Amino acid sequence: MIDPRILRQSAAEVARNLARRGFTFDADAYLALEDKRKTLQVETERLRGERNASAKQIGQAKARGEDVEPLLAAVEDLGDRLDGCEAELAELQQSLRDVELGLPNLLSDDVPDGSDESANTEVRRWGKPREFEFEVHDHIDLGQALGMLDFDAASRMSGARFSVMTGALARLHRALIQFMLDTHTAEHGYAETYVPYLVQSQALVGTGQLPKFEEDLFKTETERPYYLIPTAEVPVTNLAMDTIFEADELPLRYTAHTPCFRSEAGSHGQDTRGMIRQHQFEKVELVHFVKPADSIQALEELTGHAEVILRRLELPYRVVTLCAGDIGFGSTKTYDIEVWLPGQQKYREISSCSNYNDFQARRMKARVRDPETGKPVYLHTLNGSGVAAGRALIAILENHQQADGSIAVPEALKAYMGGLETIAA
RNA sequence: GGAGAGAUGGCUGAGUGGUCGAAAGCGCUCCCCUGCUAAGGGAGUAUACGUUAAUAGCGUAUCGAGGGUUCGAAUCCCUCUCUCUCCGCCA
Repeated sequence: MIDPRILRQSAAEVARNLARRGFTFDADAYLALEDKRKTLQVETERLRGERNASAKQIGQAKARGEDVEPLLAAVEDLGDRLDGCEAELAELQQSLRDVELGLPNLLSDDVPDGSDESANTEVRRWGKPREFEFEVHDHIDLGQALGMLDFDAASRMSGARFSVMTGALARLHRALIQFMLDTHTAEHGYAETYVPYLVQSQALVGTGQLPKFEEDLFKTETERPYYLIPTAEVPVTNLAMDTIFEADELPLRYTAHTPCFRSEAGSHGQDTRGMIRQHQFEKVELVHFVKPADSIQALEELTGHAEVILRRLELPYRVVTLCAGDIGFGSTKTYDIEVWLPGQQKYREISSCSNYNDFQARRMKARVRDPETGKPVYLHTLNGSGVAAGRALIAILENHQQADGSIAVPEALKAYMGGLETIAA
């Protein structure tokens, strides 16, 4: 959520900033609504003050044994007037909140202009795409030839966008997750967490998936609905919900491995083949809670932590800054890490690292006590994949494939594979 | 799933219709006293919103959540949520 104070005081600038995303913020309509709210709130609080004062008087008069009838008569219609004002105010405040929850975050100034991914700017590259002296295959052909990747079985029980892995491939998937968790906890200072995979709506409002993007989520049909988490960002970031941290408790870094569930509504026809875009996938997530002044630096560090994983896995990648039209709803600045996929001859997203500044914190009331003033201020949240396990698996298959269709296990993973050097049929 | 108990400020814990945003204790902060240690005295110590130049005042709200009764609710009524205990079931 954008600071309502900023909305009020600088509505035109906010509208200009959000327009870079292609988002239209009707500043005049908002300010008109806000103006009404101000008038009504002042009036409502005045009436309440009046009521409180008279109730006190009546109490005191009664204690003295005086006749309270005249006092009661004087406030006869006060209750009705107050009820009317309160109802109207509640409605207005809900309308304002609806608008506020629907606004994306303000963009950082260094986010490049542009309407789609073609305008993302490359920050750096690591590794060189390998020259193959044989015909390269994509992960689907490779996995199926190994007899370890089965989309048919998956579709029979669950439909499209699911996969079944068996044998060494399933183990490689597990090994990747262990390797990533170990690296982040042992070397990058993250605390490992285990969190719920089903959450209620308020958690998703906190991180920004709701109310706007409900169609992207799976939802249970239980009496009280649960949502399946689309990313560990949701439960992990909500660890800070309704919390006031002391300044010396920050920064906090959390990591979690969870499955992620996405309806992929609106992505029909995209990446329908293979494991790139699934309803269910595994990811190791990185989350930071930092003091407001530290989030810009924290984004660089977090991105670096994800990059370490790809380097150790010997996977060529590049880092891009998402442009204004491609960046996510709640982010003020995002780096995507794109891994080279020989099967597609393209760099494809494998991690997305974002600074949300106070956008999520304000929604979930996550604060830190400012040591100067002693007052709580909204902390800053960041998150990034470190990295998506399914896509890392794809990248390993395609980048480390050998002429005979076997897969060379990267050095970093051998210990997690029981010493296995090669995955072969 | 069955039966019962409970939810109050950072913590413990009082408070069953009015002067209660809330006693007391602990903790914490500041000051005073005290030649180390220890003890004592005093003041302060929630959050949000509104108003405002203001992190100054002032106002409003908040005693699990929501609704109701009332001139007035932490206190009475209803619904819900959560926690704990016992029983049953269970990965």
